[in-house]
Amino acid sequence: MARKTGSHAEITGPKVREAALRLFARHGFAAVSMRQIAAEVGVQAGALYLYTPDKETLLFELLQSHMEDLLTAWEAEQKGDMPEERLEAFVRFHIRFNLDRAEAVFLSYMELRNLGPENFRVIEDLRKRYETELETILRDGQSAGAFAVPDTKLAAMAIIAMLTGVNTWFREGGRLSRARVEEIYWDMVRKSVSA
Amino acid sequence: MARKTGSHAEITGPKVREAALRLFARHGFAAVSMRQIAAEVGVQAGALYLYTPDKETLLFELLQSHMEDLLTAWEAEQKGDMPEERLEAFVRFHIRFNLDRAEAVFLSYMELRNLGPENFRVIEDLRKRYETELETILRDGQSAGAFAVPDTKLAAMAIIAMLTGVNTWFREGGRLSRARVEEIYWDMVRKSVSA
DNA sequence: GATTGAACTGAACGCACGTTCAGATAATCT
DNA sequence: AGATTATCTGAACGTGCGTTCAGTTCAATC
Repeated sequence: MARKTGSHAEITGPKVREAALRLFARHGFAAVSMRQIAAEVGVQAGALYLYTPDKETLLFELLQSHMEDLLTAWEAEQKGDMPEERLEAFVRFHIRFNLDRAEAVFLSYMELRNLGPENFRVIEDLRKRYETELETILRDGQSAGAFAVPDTKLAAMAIIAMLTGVNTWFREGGRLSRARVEEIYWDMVRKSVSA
Repeated sequence: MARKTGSHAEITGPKVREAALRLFARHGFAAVSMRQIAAEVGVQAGALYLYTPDKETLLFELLQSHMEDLLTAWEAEQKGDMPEERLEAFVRFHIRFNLDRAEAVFLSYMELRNLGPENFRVIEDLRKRYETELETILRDGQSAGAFAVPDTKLAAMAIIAMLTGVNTWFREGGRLSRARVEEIYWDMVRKSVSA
């Protein structure tokens, strides 16, 4: 070996992904060069290819691990039994998780088109799984008479779009705290599906 | 002159903008080359510079004219007097207009970061003017006791995000008609701001 | 202290980029 | 018919791209 066994590689690998995530989110996938990423990491461009086979795969892995983190975190969430509790948990979770990972969220909404067809489908499937989580809550609530939504699929899309929109305007230390934002959105969502 | 006075120019100019809009929306600003746009128009790359000083300005003018069309169309809309009527008009208008111009909408949400600071500010101001239109409706409705929104600014952002989200999933000829989609979204929005 | 091999450099590959511009083309005007 | 000029071509400019790879470095191992 060389350079402290499993040391530089275990440091540089994550640094590459962090730099790529930040730069892709800021400037867009196509506008960021491998050389820029390398410079951010403090390494020459060629060295990046020890950590990714190519640029598209680097993007794909960022998106994939983001979506998997999202699903894993949601599964681990305390959810309650009643439809209204479950919906509230989803709303608060989505806002909280997305604000914590604004760059990855931005990426996975904007840069899907830079993936090849197979990679695209993988991310799309993960996204659909997440959307189905919300739709299931809405359908169960509808059956139980707790909600009155004309179309659960559409309502799921509408709610997710509304919640994800927080990322476009929320600024830490601004007029509203995260907790307050969660409250207000939950209020609007609750009413929007109410009977 | 040459080539039928004011003929080719009046044809090629719009064709350039149409091709640029379609390609930018499909592949992203940075990923589309001037040569691709030229090929779509049926002309050499150099000829594009008769119609735009540079690539960024081409993007800027697409975004600017889209936002101005949006504001103009909204001003021309029948709006009613009561807060609830005005809100309904906004919801239906936004969905209808955005579905009709999906590519331009996509562009103006995704490619703002490719503008220089001055151009960016121009588009941001136009967008803010549109958001303020909705916020005014909500504030008036709140004052009149017709709505109960904890924060009109936030509610405006939430509603616009929700409505714009239609563009990500709606497909012509799909399960739901435009009219039905308008109905359902109006139902959700109405309830979400209800007292 | 010699050997090993993971980690990285630095230069190179062919290619495409945005933009410029001298010159060709052809519809209109005199 | 000849002059004019809006429109467009085709080649070129320097630059930067993604990717490859032979060679260098040096901590860990024996």
